[in-house]
Amino acid sequence: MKADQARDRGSLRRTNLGSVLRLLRGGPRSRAQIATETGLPKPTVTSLVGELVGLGLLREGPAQREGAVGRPGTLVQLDGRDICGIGVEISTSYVHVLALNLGGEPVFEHRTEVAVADQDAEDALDLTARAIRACGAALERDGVRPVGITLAVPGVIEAPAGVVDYAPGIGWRDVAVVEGLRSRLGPDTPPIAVENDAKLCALTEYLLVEDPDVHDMVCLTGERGIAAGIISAGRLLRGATNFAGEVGHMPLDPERRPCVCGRAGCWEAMVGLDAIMELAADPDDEVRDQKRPLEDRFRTLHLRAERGDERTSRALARVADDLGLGIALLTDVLNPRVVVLGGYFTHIGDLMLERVREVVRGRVIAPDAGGCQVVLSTLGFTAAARGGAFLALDSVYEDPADVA
Amino acid sequence: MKADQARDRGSLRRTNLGSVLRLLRGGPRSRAQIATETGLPKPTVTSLVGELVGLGLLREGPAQREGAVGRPGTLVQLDGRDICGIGVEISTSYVHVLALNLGGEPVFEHRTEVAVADQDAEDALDLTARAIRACGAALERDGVRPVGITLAVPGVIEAPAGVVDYAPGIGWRDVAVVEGLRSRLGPDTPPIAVENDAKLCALTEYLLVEDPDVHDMVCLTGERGIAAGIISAGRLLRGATNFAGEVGHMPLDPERRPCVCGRAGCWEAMVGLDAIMELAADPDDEVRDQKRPLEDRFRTLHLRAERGDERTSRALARVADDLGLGIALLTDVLNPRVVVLGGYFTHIGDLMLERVREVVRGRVIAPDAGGCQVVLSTLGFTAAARGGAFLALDSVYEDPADVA
DNA sequence: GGCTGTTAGTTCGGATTCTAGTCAAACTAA
DNA sequence: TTAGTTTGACTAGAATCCGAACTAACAGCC
Repeated sequence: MKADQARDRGSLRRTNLGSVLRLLRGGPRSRAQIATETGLPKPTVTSLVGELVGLGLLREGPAQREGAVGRPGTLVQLDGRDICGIGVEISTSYVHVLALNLGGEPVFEHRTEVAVADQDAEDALDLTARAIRACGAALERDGVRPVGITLAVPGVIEAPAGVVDYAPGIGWRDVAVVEGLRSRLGPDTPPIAVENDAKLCALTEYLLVEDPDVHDMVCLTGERGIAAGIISAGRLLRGATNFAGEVGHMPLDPERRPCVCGRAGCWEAMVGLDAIMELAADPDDEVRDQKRPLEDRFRTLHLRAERGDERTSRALARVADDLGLGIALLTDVLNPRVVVLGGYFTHIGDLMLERVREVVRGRVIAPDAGGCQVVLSTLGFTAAARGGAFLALDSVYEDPADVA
Repeated sequence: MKADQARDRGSLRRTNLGSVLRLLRGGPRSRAQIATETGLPKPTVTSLVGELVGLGLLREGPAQREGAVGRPGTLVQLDGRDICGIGVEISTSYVHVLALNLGGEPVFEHRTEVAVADQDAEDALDLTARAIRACGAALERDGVRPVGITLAVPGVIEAPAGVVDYAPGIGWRDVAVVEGLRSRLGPDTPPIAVENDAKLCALTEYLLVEDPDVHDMVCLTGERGIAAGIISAGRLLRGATNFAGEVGHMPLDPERRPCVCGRAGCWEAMVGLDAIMELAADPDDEVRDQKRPLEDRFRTLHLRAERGDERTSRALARVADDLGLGIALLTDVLNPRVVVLGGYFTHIGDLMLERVREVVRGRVIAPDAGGCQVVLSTLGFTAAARGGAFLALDSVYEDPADVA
């Protein structure tokens, strides 16, 4: 049978420190507001806030002045200017380094355009290490201390081991990323982790969604491969061995064309980047020129569809149908509140969204699709790196007292 | 952004009381063992155990005697003989009432054979209420106090509202079960809840699995409909509106025959009870005689397959393929450690298991199916009622001090 | 200006709970 | 019998939360 860990006394304080800190991610508020929102008594809040201010994680802001009667409260807000998390996204065409301070504001950002797939994994790690070192130097100059680094990689990750099992988009197989970076960056480097890019996008989407009642989400990142980051009951769903969300090869239709994995009917063979391109244009068409930037190619496609080009419209409709089918399936299984479309869908999804929603409504067994809403991501290409930075900062939110 | 609830002081004690209690579900142990396993100091354990003994939830057992040096410990074990949870499964052909005491031992069990679908929902509730009253009377005679009642219903449940939205197997639609039972049973009845039978089966399977490292499971209950109970990271996955696990109508193959829901390609139209029966036998065959008990019909089928009957073997192979396909899909999404086949699969699954495993191994994208094992349930038809009783007992494990 | 009412935040003491140290008890092995 | 080991209880102490009372800082009104 199952048992869970007992809690010692210190963990109570840690939990409450973290609660206050996490609450303030949603914006500044007064001690009294914190007390009502957390349910903690005011003296406790005073004590917690005092400790967090002492740790340099919070600072007092201006007095709250809203014309209300009574003494105005002094706002307390996240400080953490001298603490940050680093997220590094290794994508097919770029390496993106992003450092966020505790308040979620970027304190460093740099994007290196590079065709990662064209080089050796070792070379890519060299490049990544250089980018991280540059970031570290800039942060040190500004007096900001990184508390962790998380890499976002589009592929199957063994997160506990720090190994990328298989990332076809960048041509990696069995790459010990964490070990490789640690040896390059030296022993003084903060903790390094790797995670699937879709999972990190999901984390970002979840943390930034406004509606406080959303705790179940599915975030799809569509490039050549399709992957999902799943948030369930406010937690990132990882599964037994961190493979959860590998939805690209879900068998949806045995009659369809074969997938790169050798099997038939995989979802990503129906809605992945290659599928939509092949449906929409002939091989020699400019939109299928892999040397052109992806955004430009989709801009062309978008234009064609708006002008009423029939082949483009048919292609979009077909992909929308298949996308809706897979989303309906995921909704049957997971019953999310929101499904977010990221990846290439952000470029062209506006033309498919209505149809996708229609399919989902019609296909999910729960009435009204279980209240599920399909939306487009608004985060752009920074989502994965941002999620990495958030994850790196997580240790601070888990145990604020530990930063010292 | 997201915030979670802060913890007050009392919750620490409650948590630790619950920890000790849950730990002891795994069998008796001495205070010193509890201390090492929970990480709590020995005096704390003494205090916690003392309180739990005072509450009548634990009792001291015999001295531990294992030939080791040193003073032998006195074993402490779950008592809770005078406390129980009641689980009631409302199935197509019976109403099963099961009361389990804290240690998980049955203290009352009664099964009423009845074709629930043939009567009005109100009549079924009358019958259920009578069964519960009989159970309550027997418990009162034995001096056992029920702390909660959970109904297991095969259908789509709005658990928070206590309403069964749709349960085709028993012909229910929009039945306010909790309200209906509470009004019939009177105000002195312990808290009543409803939950999907597959979810409750999953709970039972999870609590009874021996391997302490299994925290991600999918449990399939297959009758005419197919549903899944999903355990992820040790928690029952419910989704945003409690519809998670409604896998019966996942679209798997648009070419297949239509489902009762009107759509094509639903999983349960491929592997549900009707599907296997139609594949295996002609309409006038004895195995398709709905008046015969299900077990007998499957015994016949089993016999035929063993004797090498080709049609039966082909049917089993076909269903095994489709079952494997859906399980592979769920494994891609959820990456469970174990998939448990319940429902009718317990009768005939032994003949399909090897083939199912083969399909899953071949179809899941994660290497070695992400370590996922497909097994048959060994719990028989009591799983759902047992899960209900466990869920009813959960309040005790959550807050042991509250039983008084 | 001064009074009143209202809300914010702090101080203080008490209650609860965990925790470190100590010790008697109960047993095995030599 | 003696030495050694482990268990479980007792006590004192520390950390934390929490309720009540208190001060502080305003707005509105006379």
